[in-house]
Amino acid sequence: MSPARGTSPPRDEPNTGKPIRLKDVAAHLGLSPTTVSLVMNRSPAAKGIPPETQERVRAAAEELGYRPNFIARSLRRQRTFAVGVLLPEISEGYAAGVLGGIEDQLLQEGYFYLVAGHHSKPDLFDDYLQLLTERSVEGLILVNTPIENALALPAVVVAGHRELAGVTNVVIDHQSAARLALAHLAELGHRRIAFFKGHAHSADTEARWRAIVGASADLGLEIDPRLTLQLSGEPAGEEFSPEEGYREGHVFGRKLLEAGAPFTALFAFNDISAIGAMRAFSENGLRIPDDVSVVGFDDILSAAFQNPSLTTVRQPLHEMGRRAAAELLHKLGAPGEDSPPAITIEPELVVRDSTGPARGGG
Amino acid sequence: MSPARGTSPPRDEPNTGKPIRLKDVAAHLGLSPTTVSLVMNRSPAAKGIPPETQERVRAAAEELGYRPNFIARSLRRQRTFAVGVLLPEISEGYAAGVLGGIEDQLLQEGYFYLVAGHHSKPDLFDDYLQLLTERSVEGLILVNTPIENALALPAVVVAGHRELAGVTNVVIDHQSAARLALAHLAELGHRRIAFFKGHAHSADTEARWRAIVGASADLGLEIDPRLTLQLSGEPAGEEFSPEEGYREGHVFGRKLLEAGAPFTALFAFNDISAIGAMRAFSENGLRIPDDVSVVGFDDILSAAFQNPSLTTVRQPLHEMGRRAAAELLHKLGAPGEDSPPAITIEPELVVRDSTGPARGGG
DNA sequence: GGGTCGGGCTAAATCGTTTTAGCATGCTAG
DNA sequence: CTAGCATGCTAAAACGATTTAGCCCGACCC
Repeated sequence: MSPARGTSPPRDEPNTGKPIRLKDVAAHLGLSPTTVSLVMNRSPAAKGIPPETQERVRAAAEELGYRPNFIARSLRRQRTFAVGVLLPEISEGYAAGVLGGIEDQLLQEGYFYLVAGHHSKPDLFDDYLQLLTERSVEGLILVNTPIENALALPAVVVAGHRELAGVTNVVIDHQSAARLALAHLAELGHRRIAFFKGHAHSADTEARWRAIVGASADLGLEIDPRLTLQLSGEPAGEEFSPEEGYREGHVFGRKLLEAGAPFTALFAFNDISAIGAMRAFSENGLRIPDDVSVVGFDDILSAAFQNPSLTTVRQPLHEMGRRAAAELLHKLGAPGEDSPPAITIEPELVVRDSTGPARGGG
Repeated sequence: MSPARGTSPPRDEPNTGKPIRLKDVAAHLGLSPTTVSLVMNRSPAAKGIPPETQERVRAAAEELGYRPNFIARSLRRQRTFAVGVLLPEISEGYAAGVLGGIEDQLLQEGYFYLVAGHHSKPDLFDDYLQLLTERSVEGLILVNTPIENALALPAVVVAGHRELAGVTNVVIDHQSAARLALAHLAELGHRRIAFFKGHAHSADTEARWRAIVGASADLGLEIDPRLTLQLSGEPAGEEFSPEEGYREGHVFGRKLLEAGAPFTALFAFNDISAIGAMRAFSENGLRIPDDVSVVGFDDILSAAFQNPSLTTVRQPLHEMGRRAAAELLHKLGAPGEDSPPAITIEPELVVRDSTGPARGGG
């Protein structure tokens, strides 16, 4: 006949029909809602309430299985502890990787997030921005989402293109990426290296190419224009499907062979095009890495499963997401304080079997 | 001097400092909040309000950029138009694929969703369930999340193991999958087919194997126990990393070759193990598909990029997510009405280059 | 001319919290 | 004896909507 061990609930105490309200707990104790609220929130104003009452309140809350209603609380406090995430397509590898990091960080800090995938349709950007704002998210993370207008909320951008006042960009350190890949190849004795450049409209293309030019100079490598081909695919499946990127890598791999200029290595713009090129090389009787070494970019899952497995520059997507979320939470915690315009992330070289000593040289 | 064209907003009308409340619109019009609310919601009770007033209200709302506060509305209506999604890890391919479908469907219907990745730690299941419930989600979708206790909310499970009262399982039609793969191989003349079975603890293993046995019988194929190996990896990266699955496929591919029983085809448990096995076969001088045909399962991104590209049974993840979400919304719309215990999804055979006519026969 | 009806609206309660302002009560100090 | 002050609480006003139950007024009926 103890109060909580009634007849209906089959397992533990909670989940007994309708949820318990603050008011219920108060009534149960013969106290006012105010008191219960004060105690439950460990409000500083609760210092006037004697410890034994506090204990009584907490015990009752526990016993009744009281769970504060987040909605009511949000309304009153004007805080939702939720952020919005805008990305092209959640099931695509790049966005999913970043989102994983975002999630880890947010959940750890007691936040949740609402996601909307706009499939790269610019008119949906604003619609979803509206919807998220209506739902009172406190901030935004944009992944691979080029936005025009200034944003009404604190925001962090991952793989963003433009520079927007007040928003922080999380970007990969292209300098470092180029240096890692080229130093690795140079060390293996490669001097004649072919390159795939990214699509002209992609922001990464520009920065990465500058970094490659810089790193080449530092390492005493010359870049042969006949060996640099510009892809038309996007780095992260923004406009083109992976299949198309692969096909393009395949075609461009063949083009390289036909270009007439000898080369012993290829630094592709991404893994997909690298894999396509590897296929073209194999089909033409070249062996990897004996005849040609290939370096990719991204480290997608497939990279490890190729034959030979692909050496590549890994974008630490998870960490990028994590950092983006951390920075956003920081902004939320310290409004007004101006935040860094960019956070650069160090890439990592993953050496596998597609790179080896340059043919005939060292 | 028109009212909405003030000085500060640089672009359009909205976004002018503090958001507009219902009350503001009412005051602006000299009407009561009730009237405005009735009109804005096209409530049946608004029939008593003359069209011209309605028009006036809507015009004012538009002009002032009024956006109803979702939180307040949720509190009052006891509806959040949000569902919770529980999954092991959002960045993993299977879950991300399903989530893509879930999202499409939910956004289309005006819902949002909150995701939590529990990394397969059972103690987190309940924590996150609590958190989601506290946030007043209206229903749940569990992806690859084995749950013990009954759930307090309407739920749909994708790739779920147990049968739970009242929850709908979205499952792949294993019968159909086995028939597609085996009929394809049989048609190519294969009679001696090797199999990878899944991990013993996985629910899919059991059902799929039964389906394979059935389909084999129907097609007059005999199953040689020496050619069926049981993997220890999970189907969807639940406990083991893809790298381990790949490695295991590699090892088991070798084992098959050593088993001494001849075979001309392999039907693997998933793409990862199929890819590992393909590698083992190549390393042993076997050519695919000339000497051995290989069929995978799932159609992960890598499948298309293999050399040769992998024939596989595609799990339509996106559609599974979509159906799961649709079913959940249906449950929400028609409470009480009992719902199907299972929704079976038809798989699709994707024929690529890893399967061809059986060696020496047809 | 009083009652009824319907058209066009509104007052007020409500959802479940948080938070500000203050009310009793009893003790102490002057 | 009373002002002052802790101590331990509470009443009531938010937060921004939705919704129930009417109110007021003019027209119509008999």
